[in-house]
Amino acid sequence: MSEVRVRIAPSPSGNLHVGTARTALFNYLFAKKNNGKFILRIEDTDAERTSQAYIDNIFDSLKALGLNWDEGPDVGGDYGPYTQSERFDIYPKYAQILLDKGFAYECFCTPEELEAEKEEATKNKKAYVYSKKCENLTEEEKEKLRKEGRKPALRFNIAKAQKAFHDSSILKFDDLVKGELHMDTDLLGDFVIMKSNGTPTYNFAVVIDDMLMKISHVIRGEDHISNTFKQILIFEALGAEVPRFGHLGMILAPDRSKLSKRHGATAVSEFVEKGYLTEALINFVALLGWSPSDGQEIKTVDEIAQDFRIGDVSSSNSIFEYDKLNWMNSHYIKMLPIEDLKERLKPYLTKYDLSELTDAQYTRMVEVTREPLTLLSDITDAVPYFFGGDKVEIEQKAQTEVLDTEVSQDVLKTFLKQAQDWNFDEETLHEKLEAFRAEYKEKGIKPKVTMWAIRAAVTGRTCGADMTAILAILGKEHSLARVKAAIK
RNA sequence: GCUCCCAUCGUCUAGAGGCCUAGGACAACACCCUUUCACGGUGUAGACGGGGAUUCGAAUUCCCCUGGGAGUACCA
Repeated sequence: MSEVRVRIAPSPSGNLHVGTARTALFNYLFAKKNNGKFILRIEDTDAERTSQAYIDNIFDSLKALGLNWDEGPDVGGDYGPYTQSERFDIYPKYAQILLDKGFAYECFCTPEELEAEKEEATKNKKAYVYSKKCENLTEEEKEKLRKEGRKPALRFNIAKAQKAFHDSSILKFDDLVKGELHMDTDLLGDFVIMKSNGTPTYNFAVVIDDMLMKISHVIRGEDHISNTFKQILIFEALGAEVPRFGHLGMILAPDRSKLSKRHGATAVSEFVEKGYLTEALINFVALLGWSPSDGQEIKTVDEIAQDFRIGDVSSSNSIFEYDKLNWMNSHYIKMLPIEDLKERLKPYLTKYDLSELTDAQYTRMVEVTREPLTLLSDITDAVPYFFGGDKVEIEQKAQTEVLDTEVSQDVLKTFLKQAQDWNFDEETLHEKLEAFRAEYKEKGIKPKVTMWAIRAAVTGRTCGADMTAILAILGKEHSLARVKAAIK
């Protein structure tokens, strides 16, 4: 086999979708595993829907996921340009070749005529196939139409290509993930390869680019299967080597419909904004259709690449469920090096004045609050009581259920008295608090009730991080001021 | 409508004729740990869509049905 060259070819008509990210991942993994090249190509032939912001988003998202490309619009390569709109001058050349070889013909049909054909087909419950009305127009007829001001589109002659390279109308190919796939090309219909405005259609541009960029394997979603048959025929008509194809099942929403806005986030960047780690996202998405041979699901992209075989990928659709992604995200949050986590959490702490804490205090705060986080953004509501000095906002529940009780008041008074003499380092606090709880336990007060009183007074809440650590981070002065304020 | 693809616990999956009284992960539930919430630990429950066929033997092969998904553009 010659060099493995795969590509991801997103259309910048939206932010990078998780589905596209997964396709990109599988291409990347395949390239890695086979010492090949991973190429990024931007398919922006539809100027209407394209925007620079989307292009930037695609670049940024792919990079954030760690899916770095070897050739692409920004890094260049030997087969550029890698943006289709910059390649418009090369498509007509190949269209002309097909025209000369008789594999394409000019079509002067108007949208209205085409529409009528379609309606007729629907009425007769037949599959719509272009009538080939324009296949055999004479030069005079074409000239006449041209004089009327009609601009022709170019259609690919399916039957002619099929007959030239295959025995029957059935076209087959061996799919990398699904095995043999087949299609009766008589049902395909002569499709447009060059629009009347002179720009190529998707199916044509893709083939020309894949051919010129020497793409060896095309790995994409199964929504492209019917395109593949058309594309194979174009490759053959051009006398080009046909790449191998592999079609992945789709990612579906929990209701089994296409994953869309109404299901929540769809773009990688939206997941990131919500507080998902790209490491977790990419790991999760890898498990949609692929599973590790050693059963170890938490893996980096490079580790997955070692174990990856395209033939092992599941050919069925899979549903994008948040449960596992959330679990994985919290797992990654727990595993992240503390310095790294401290940085990544900062965007979600902007409502607080971080300068109130020393770096050591901030570190400790993150250490003791990271456990229950599912999303990075969960940190926002997990830490308000570390800020504000002597003052803390008391939640309703903490007031009525804890602070208003007699036991709590008693605990707080005793605590205030005793703690005056304590050193507020964690080690001391740990010992003293243990003794303190024991003291109350003797009186029949459960340890957790004792701690609840202190927690409610100091944090204004009924639950939160380890109490010893909180007191140490806050320091004696702030802690006791809060306790004092809670005593009636 | 037509064409194509797919089908194991709720979800992601392991399983390539006997190793399967179907394994794992997430979620659920129970218990344990515990200064709260969590984390963690230990368990429980939970699936081969249906019907035929082949075979000594089928989750695994074949056919039909059903269900789901996709395509059907001068969009990509």
